[in-house]
Amino acid sequence: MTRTAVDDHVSAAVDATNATRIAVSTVIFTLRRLPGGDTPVVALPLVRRTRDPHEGQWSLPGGWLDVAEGLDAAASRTLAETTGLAPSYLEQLYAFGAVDRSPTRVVSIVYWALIRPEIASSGVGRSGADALENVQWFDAASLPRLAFDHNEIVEYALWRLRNKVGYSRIAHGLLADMFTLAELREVYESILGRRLDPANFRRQVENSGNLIPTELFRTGSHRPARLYRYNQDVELADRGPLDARD
Amino acid sequence: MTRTAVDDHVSAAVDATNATRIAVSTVIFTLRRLPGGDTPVVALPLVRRTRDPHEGQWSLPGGWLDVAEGLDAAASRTLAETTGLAPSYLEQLYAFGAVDRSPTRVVSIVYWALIRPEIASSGVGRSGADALENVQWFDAASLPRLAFDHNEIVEYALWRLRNKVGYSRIAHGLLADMFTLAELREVYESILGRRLDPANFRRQVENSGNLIPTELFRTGSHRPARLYRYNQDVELADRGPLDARD
DNA sequence: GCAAAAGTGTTAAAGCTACACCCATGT
DNA sequence: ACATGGGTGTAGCTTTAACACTTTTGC
Repeated sequence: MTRTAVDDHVSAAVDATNATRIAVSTVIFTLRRLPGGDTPVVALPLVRRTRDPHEGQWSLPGGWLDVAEGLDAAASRTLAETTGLAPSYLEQLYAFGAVDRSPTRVVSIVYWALIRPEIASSGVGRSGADALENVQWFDAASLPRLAFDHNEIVEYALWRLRNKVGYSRIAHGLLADMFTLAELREVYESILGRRLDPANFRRQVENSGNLIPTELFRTGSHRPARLYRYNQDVELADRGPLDARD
Repeated sequence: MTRTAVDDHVSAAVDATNATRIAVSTVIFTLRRLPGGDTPVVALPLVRRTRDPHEGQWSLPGGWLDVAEGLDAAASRTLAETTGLAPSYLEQLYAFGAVDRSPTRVVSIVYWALIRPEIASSGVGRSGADALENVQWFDAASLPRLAFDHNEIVEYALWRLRNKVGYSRIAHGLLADMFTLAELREVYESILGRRLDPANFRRQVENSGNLIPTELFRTGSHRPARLYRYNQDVELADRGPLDARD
């Protein structure tokens, strides 16, 4: 219940039936506005390991796969146990199974997830007295040396995030129900790491047919900006035949 | 050694350490020219199951993950044991782990692979007296009902193949070292299931910088066609930070 | 009024698509 | 010679990118 570290290892050997320990971990992304920052940066929560191997080092949140539990369910569960939150988007990333990635043999099924910024900051604090003092948010661009092969895993997850933002609508997973085009553009800019032309961005996203304009406006500074909503008919991310499975 | 079926199940329960049986299977694609066919079609080898569950049904080639074996190595090994061949391309597809996908709990790490056509046809025959009479090639467009969730897995692999042919150079995995532009175009046409304009195709692929023209020509019919070679500097498929790993 | 973000317009460059056309070879 | 695939040219359309410009608010 309070197990927060991934790739936790037990010295007990695997039995004679070739069964293997399976860990399920998740790379959780959100956007965070740094103190003096212009645009938000990609941030992710890490868990400090409380036992060997790699005791004291930061690692991806996760846990062991239960016998009667699907992979997606295991990802959701372990993610909730560490951050106390349900992600707005969750997708399998990759299965890592090199024999030397851990002292004992562990295959890690890694997921990646998105969490909406406002909720993310309140979420970790909210969960209070649990083992959550071992959870901390890091800027994805400047991570410390992580346990196991988790640095490489995060790099791959970032690559996937950046790719996917180009051809799917996952940006929605980092926004509230309604948002301005500037806020949507800011998400893209943070992930891609470069500025986008507001005029061209507006036209591209308007022509994509994913956005539904509302009659509401975001006020408070300068000219009010129209609020948009995502068209729910369209899938969040294109995973092909896998979209409604497992 | 002669184990050719994937998702083979033993009734022995998993031990108390939460370890799980891991199967590694591969969707192997090649192109095959049907008797009266204009363009080749995508074909894949399946293995007939020799025991329960799903005895007699066709299934993906694979086997159990060995304790001291990486995932990629397990895919290569089980693939070789069934088809007797080394693939020209091999990439992890997805990890399937729904609890009800098999009578006993099995997590399958599924790979997909490409094999060059000439070798593929000679290969299966070559391996002779092994258990290979239980291997048969099928047209990917008209598969029978397969064991477990293997129909869905093949669908997903096909989707990935069709996507990837658009933004990477995996078509090379289905061709010999040297090839004409018509042969390369035929690969694309087979995978995408539609004809491509020869003129436009030529310009696109020439401008991509992936092809190196040779001074050799394929003769034997009509005007000789120049042979091309792939530029080895460029990676076969773009898997990001994972390209040289695991 | 002025600054700044929202939103519209315009134009040049690049890419894609369709299709006409010439070239070189086997039969 | 002629059929056929190899290879080139080109015109029209769509998409992308850069940037000028107008609109509407807060201060």
